[in-house]
Amino acid sequence: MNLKLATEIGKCLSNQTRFQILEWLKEPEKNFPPHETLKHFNDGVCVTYIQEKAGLSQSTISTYLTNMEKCGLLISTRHGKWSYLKRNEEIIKQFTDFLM
Amino acid sequence: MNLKLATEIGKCLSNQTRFQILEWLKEPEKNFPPHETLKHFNDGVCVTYIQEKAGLSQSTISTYLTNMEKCGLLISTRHGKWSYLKRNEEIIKQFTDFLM
DNA sequence: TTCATATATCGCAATTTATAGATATGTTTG
DNA sequence: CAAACATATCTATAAATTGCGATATATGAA
Repeated sequence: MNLKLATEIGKCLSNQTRFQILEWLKEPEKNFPPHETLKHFNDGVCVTYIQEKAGLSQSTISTYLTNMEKCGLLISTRHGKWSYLKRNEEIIKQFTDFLM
Repeated sequence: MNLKLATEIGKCLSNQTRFQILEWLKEPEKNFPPHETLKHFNDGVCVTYIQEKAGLSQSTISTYLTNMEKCGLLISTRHGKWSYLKRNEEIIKQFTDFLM
């Protein structure tokens, strides 16, 4: 972790919706319905479910998630036409270690 | 800790200078000269020293520090005409616990 | 009380971010 | 292949943030 990356992560955490998404993804099974096709949450939650729960437009949420992935906060996995997002606990740990 | 406060803290961490200040204040004695009047760092570092090290204007740094204090990241103590700033480790801990 | 120093606040122009709609790309299904 | 669906990117506008100089306030010293 370095100052520049930590600040990029800080930018993601400076918006209530983005922070909220990260909180929701702590416990996907409590915050999202199980996916119709995939029955598990191994790779997290798909963009549409996150978008619907957040209540913002598709393009806005897609941009948020892309940015969160770019700075390492989220890990994205494609399964067919869906992109699944989950927390990257490793970089979150690095970030908090850097801060403390 | 709650989402709103955590996001306010995130805003402070979204700027490289503010994040840097927080890092510097981890070890005041390594990053700042001892204060002419006060000989210790018990209450942190005065505004002017932080301002000079950051290289931004007095008004900018004063605003930064005020915001960082408002969301609890810093603790401010007056000694005569100087304001000393130090990290609030307790709220930083609460923030990282909330994030993880 | 007046001066000098330290910090805080105000007002502003420039830059960045938020958010949406339109459109493009990618993927499965019929 | 065409249609349908999921996601990503582009463009544009409104809102927020950055950072400064000017000014105000607070405090100790003369």
